[in-house]
Amino acid sequence: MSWGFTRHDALRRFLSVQYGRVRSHNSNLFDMEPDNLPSTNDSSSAEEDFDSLVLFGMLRGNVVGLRYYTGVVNNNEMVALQREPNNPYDRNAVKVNNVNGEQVGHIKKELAAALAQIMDRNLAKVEGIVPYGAQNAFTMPVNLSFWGREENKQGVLDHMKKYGFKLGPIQQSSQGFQGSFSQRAHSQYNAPSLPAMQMTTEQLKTEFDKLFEDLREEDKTRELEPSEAVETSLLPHQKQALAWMVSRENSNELPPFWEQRNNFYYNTLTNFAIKEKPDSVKGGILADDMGLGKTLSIIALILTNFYDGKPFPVGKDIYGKSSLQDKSLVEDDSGKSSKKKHAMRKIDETHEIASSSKGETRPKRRQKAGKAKYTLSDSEEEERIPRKVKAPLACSVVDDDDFATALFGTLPAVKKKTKKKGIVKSSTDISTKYDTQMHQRTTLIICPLSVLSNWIDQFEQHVKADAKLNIYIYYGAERNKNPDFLSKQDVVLTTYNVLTHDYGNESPLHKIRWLRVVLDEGHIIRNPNAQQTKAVHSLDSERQWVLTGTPIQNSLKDLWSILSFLKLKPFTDREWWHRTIQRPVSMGDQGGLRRLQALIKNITLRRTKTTKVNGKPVLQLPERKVYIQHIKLSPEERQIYETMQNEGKNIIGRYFNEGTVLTHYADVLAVLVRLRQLCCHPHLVPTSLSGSLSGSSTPDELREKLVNKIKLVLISGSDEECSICLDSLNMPVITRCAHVFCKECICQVIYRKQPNAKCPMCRGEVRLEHLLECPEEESDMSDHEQKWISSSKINALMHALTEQRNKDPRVKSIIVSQFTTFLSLIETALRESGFTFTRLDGSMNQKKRTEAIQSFQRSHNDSPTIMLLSLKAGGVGLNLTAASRVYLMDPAWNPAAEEQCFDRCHRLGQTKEVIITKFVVKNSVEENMLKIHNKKRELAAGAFEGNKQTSSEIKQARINEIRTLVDL
DNA sequence: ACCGCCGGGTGCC
DNA sequence: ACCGCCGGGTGCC
Repeated sequence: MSWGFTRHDALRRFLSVQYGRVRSHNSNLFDMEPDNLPSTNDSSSAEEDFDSLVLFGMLRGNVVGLRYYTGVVNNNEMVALQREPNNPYDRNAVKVNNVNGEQVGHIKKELAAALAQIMDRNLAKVEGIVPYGAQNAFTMPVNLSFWGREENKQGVLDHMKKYGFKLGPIQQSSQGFQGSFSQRAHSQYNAPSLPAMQMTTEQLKTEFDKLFEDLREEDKTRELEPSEAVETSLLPHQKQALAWMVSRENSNELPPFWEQRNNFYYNTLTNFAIKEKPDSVKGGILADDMGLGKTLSIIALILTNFYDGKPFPVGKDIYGKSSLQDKSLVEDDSGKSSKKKHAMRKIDETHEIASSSKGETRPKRRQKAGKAKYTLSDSEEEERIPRKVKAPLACSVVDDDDFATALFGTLPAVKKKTKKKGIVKSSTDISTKYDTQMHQRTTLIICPLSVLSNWIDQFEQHVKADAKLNIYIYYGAERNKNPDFLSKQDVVLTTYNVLTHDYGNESPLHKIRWLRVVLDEGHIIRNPNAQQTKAVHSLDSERQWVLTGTPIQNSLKDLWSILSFLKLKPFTDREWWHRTIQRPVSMGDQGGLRRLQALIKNITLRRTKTTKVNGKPVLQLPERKVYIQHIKLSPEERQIYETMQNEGKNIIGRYFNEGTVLTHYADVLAVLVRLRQLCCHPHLVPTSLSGSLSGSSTPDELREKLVNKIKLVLISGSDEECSICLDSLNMPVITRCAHVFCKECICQVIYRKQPNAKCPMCRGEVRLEHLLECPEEESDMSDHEQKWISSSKINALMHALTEQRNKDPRVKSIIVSQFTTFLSLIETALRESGFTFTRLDGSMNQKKRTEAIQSFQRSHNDSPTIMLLSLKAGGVGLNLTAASRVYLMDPAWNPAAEEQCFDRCHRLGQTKEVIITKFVVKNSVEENMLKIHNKKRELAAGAFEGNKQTSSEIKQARINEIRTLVDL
């Protein structure tokens, strides 16, 4: 299999950017004429590698032409330098802009002539601080600092010298956040009494981890009762989230790092001042751990703070009840009250109309009697809720139409609205009033496709029927792209992919000013250059919320995109974020870290599962017990196992002697997988996989063997990491020497080393056209046709299940294995014993998955009591709380994968004690795997971001693992 | 710009 | 005077 031309080209383009980083260190090049200054050939490297830049030196220059521009600066204010190559008077021109992006002037031409080359070729980033900005009518001084890669330093210095500029050390009046030489008079930045110490990577990491701890504050512990329209009663920590979010949305307070001084608003980071009040950040980051109910919190927010601090209207008696009864949650109430009342009345009218016009279109909902309690799901309550999501949710990415149809089928109200012209019409009238006279009403929620149906469910579940919330799912080929229609909804739900697809393409989503935009799994936009991120940043809204469980996933860099989305000035421009926070922090500057902490504290609410509310843990999950059940193989099974084990030991032992374990890693894994499979069931070892790679035959045969190998590697679950990027495999491909890497990683290696690229694992030849991808999972139930027999493990499982059924037939169980064929064998046993079950594995499309999950989670009598689950199926969001028993049929390589799997039922919503049984075959590779688990856990506990294992360490660790596994 | 620079006007005291 | 000096015009890149 090889790739088409377009792929190649795209890749080449990608690589040309990446590869610019590897550049010549030959500084002699700088001795040539200016025009021969070496180019980094990389327009973005200085940006991307911001953290690794060093300070070359500083220089006092002049800004001229002030009188032609409106931008002003203060004393000690930061300014940005920007090349202006198309200036008609001087192609070397360099503009000077203030923090707001307004032009202040130009760099004087002699200096600009020197700078232009350096800036254009990205040899240094030049930053300015104006020491005396005030009251300069024509020119002003500027202190320039030059930052770049170490290897470019001498060249830049020489180049500047040639033009008569000498970069010096730090000048007296200079300002900035360069830690040790920060000489700011402002108290916030007083030099520490002790000499500034560069923090180690580890210290920094620790500080990082602490960032999100201990965010307890007054305003985050206050609780707020949700609007009547919220069906579910909130847990205390959710009421806290609600109070915090409402107060942020209605807040008028200055964003972090802004102060009011005289008649100006003053940014204490950049010293920028402006007359107009900077917009308050009406939103933030809700970074609660998974399972704490971020979705519910947002739904409560939408309903509780719908307009002007007032809740979404419910039923008929809207004005009298909800609006007046609730104390206004708005911060400043001065002088506006009469106007507001007027406004409210209008809303009420519109809602009256809305209610009557839409009443007929809504599906019949549960007739409410009394307050609904948020019992932690399960039986009775579930039973009372007629689930409308009966239609299978087709979320297939390929077939948009299907999905849309399925979704509309799910929400009849929406469907009818789109089809029936009359109803749309009436809602038009209503909404015109809403929009033009008063305010935006629509909340836009953007989420990954995988959780779209979850949002729909949650709205169904948590919104009271007579609240009549309009929800439109903007998804599928038939989606309604009329901005007027969309802005009449209360909630529009869409996915990142749809948003990105629409972007720049007459996107209605980008034409509307939203009341509120919510990003679910907000870390998705962490790459500032991704189209997705740009699409999100170009949305227009009053209030912005980011939901994420992992606010800083890899590093501080990831935060910028979120801050920019939150419209946090001046960070919307990446330069100011870099200069004031990111670089200082990564350089170990304490002040920078303090500022970062202050910032996070201001905009983030984060609770973990262990956070306490009023002295009690935020989540009181029932207990979880893990048992290991040892299995003794039957004599027949043992005999087959021993035979395979001896064979395997011979093979692997030979590799050890030859020192070629890693060269034959795929073969080693094959042996191990077969042993593991034999622990489960003898039929799992497919005869087709028994051939070895040596003595390769026809190309077709070779190809097939390789494909089998990559399948094996993937199925084995062992090689989850690519040994080039040391991250989890992304689009895995296999080389001819049978090693598996991310497609991107190995392609980079091939391009870099061409034409003689070698495999990073075994130094064998690798060629692009030899790479093979793993073909789509064909349902190869290879040896499934054999006559069915049980196995020791299956017997043990069935024994446990039957015993459980006798005790309590309603208890539900999850049966987990990494081998889908094993799950199929178990199916037969389950059928024989009359168990009802459903199944979830990687080969199922979204529609089938949703179907399986929903039928299992239901508590009807005919709902299956068992879920067969393949270990890696389903993302972290998978919720299987209906089960309280987990049977792990075979140990995973990575203990974290097991944990994650257990958490699918041991999470918010679980009311029963969870009992987990791990089946482990005595005297087998499985027992040895448990030993490795402990080592891996230790490793994970001590692993810091900075000191990831090197690839050679990983190799050695793998060799050691193999030794342990096969007792060699 | 309360500068520098340009270039025209001007030229004993 | 192929100078100096004066004072008006002028002024980013």
